[in-house]
Amino acid sequence: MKKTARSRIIGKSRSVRPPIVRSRRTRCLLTHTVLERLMHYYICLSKYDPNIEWISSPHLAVQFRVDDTQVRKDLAVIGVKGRPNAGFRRSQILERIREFLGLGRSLKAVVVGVGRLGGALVAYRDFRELGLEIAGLFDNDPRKIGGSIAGLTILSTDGMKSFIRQRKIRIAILACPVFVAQILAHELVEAGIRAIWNFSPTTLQVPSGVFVRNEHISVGIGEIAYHLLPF
Amino acid sequence: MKKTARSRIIGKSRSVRPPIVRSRRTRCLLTHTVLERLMHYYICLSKYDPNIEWISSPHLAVQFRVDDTQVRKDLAVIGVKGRPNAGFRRSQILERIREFLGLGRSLKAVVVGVGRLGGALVAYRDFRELGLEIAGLFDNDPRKIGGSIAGLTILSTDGMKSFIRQRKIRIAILACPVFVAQILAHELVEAGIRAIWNFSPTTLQVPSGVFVRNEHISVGIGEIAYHLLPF
DNA sequence: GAAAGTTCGTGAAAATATTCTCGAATCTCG
DNA sequence: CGAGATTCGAGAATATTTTCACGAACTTTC
Repeated sequence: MKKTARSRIIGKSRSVRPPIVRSRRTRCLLTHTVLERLMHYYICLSKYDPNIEWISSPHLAVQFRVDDTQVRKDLAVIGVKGRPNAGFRRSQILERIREFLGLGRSLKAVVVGVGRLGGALVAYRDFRELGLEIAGLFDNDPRKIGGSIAGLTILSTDGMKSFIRQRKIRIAILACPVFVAQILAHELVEAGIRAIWNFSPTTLQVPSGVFVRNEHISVGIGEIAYHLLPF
Repeated sequence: MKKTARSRIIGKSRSVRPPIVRSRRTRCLLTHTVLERLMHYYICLSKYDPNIEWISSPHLAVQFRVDDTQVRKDLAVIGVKGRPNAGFRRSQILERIREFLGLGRSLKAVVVGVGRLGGALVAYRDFRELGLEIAGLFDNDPRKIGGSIAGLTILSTDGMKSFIRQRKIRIAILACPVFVAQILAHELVEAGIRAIWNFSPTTLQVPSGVFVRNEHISVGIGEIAYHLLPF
């Protein structure tokens, strides 16, 4: 495809394939792959026995099924220094990842679509540890509105925009049926949402500047089926 | 790290970083990245308006936020031929992906750990369309055992191994708390499970030959937080 | 305190993945 | 039919990611 007018207009400008963004703190760039691995480390290391403090890259390599050089490179990127013959400090790894990714400061989010999946996400414990704070629940099913999950009341999507604007919420977790996803995404963006965590199995079209992370769970089935082909 | 005895023993042998596996049908290799994109295409294209049959790579590129060459390459890998000035046949894309990934034949699975997340997965509609058939639900909480979700009764984990062996089930969806994940994974492998879809936030150590896909949902928070750093 | 054994840190090399370029095929419309 | 617009297909060129290789740092043990 030549760079025709049409192709230049839509998308492409931001968050294309390897979504690279400059960190505020340093000049360093974290690529998508590094980001994913760092989170993987974080999630698992934060659940380690608190007595274990020094961890070597070969140990992490086995644990996470990556190369040990990879681990060292990843940690080097976020400025974690190791000690020869000892490894890295677990607490420092966690701290630096938190800092670098901005997990510390509380991230307010709304959940849009409170079906089974949405409900599970609202109640998911690990989110709070990571700084994600769910501030509002929305659904357009009259039978659900007024109900509550994890201490939060489910509200009508009618008041969603003003709710988000008033509280300056930047993150939306979208767990609604496919056929309303795009419409809701549009509303969310209008209300000032800057990141959509999309659990509905569609692609959303959003203006550049809005970050979308697709969490298409079914993707896993593909990989599993493929790896099971010989059986 | 030199290739010492220790590092050679654990892992490394199969499904390291880019989990490449040879397809039975052709000599072609699908890498992790291609696999993910193909599933992404599949999930979204299967929900398209049935009247739309011809789709061009520039169109798909905008939709999925990838390069149009990428789309063509992906489709070439699975042997989908396009037509100049028209694009590709939607039905053919879907068919070839299904064939190539082995989505057609019904894939039996058990769900282990029926909390909120496990329950949501059991009820998740799209799974069946993709060929994933949930054959059994297991939990070790006596209050849950005997209950039912989506027409399936929750059974005790005591009988899990024989259940899996008898029905020759190959896939397990693990949605249990972290502290029992490794133990259960071990049992599952003993029972003959060949692929574990791990939703618990730990890394599992399994013998080589068993495929693990980690679905650490919280990873998404990291990416979102990072992209929201400037705000 | 020297020797043996780990492990970090890093630059170079290899492997993968993505994008560019452009000729050829196909359709539309006057 | 011929001009113009669109799109495929494929090889070359880039860019990114992963792995290798090895010197230096640190511990432990004799």
